[in-house]
Amino acid sequence: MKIVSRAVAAFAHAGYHATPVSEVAEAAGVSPAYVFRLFPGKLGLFVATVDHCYDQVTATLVRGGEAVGPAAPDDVLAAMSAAYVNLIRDRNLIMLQVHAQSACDVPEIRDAVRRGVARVVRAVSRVSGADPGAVQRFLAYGQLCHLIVQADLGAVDESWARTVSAGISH
Amino acid sequence: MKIVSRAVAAFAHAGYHATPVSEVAEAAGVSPAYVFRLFPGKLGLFVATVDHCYDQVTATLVRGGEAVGPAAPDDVLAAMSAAYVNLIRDRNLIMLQVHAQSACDVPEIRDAVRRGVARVVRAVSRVSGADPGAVQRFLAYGQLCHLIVQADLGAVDESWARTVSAGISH
DNA sequence: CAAGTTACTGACTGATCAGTCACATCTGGG
DNA sequence: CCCAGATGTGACTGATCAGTCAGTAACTTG
Repeated sequence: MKIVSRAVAAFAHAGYHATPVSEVAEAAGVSPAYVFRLFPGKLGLFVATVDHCYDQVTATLVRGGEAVGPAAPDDVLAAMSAAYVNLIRDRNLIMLQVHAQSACDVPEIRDAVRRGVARVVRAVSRVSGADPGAVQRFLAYGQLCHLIVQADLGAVDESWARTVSAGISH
Repeated sequence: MKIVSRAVAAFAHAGYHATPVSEVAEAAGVSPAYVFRLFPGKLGLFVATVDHCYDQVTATLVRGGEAVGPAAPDDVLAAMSAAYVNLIRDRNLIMLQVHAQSACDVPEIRDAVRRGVARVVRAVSRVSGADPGAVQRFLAYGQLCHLIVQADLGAVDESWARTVSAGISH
């Protein structure tokens, strides 16, 4: 659905609560009324968008991991990390995850986030063959990427910011 | 300020955009009009709340780290981690950080987040004496805590969820 | 007690936004 | 050509919310 893929970028800016449906509609080149005709409501649209986002994230990770061919788990994880860090350039997929996580007080959104994280964890485990501890570490540094992108720490030239983003940003 | 400390809990539920000032006012036991009299606007109130939140977080970490007395950096970091994980029980301080991070498209909020993270990073480095890489790892696992709290993964009894929260939640 | 100052509020306004609905305008099949 | 379904929209409504303002109550100080 074209609307959903445009919605990723639209919601990525300000998140669920702060993005009017009219903005998503404009980004998709249709009227707000039509969006409500295709989706049961703003919430349904957002959930579909989040699902789509995690699809793309999972696909990106799998592609990155499989690119190194059969290799030691740590090497595959490293390749997947590099693929994820590359998403920082785009920003949209990372920002949407962040906003979805922050809107988890809405049960439907929380469930979408759980589904998405579950898919990511399973894909990373399966493709890398790494043990749970290594997968957890992978996820932790992934979440650190989110902070770096949100606060745009790559643009901060101070010692503390370099500590946070060492080896990740720029 | 009493209003600010009550605002932490109020904003922690649904975040900046989804929490009306009237809700904060009610939590503080005053009228919405009075909140606008004391603060330049909703944004000013939120920024003050975020600053207060990072004050508390930093203080919690420092207290946790100093409790072990002079010790090896890794041991101090472990104590600080334990102190941070304890915040999960409260939820409010962690959720507010998350919501502040997600509202970073508002420049004033982004600046408040940067100030807060800077204070945390400096405090952790100073009290633990750990090298930047270890501090970065500390922060990464801290961010992982955020995901666990947001999506309430402690309540999910599935393999992927245990991978994410191993050694942190439950 | 008078006068000033601080603490606080009810009642409003203007803007924004989710969601609806009646109404177009295409499209292909018989 | 006619009709049925799909694709789409403009114009509305009702609710919510940030922010204002005029005014009241409660202290403080001389």
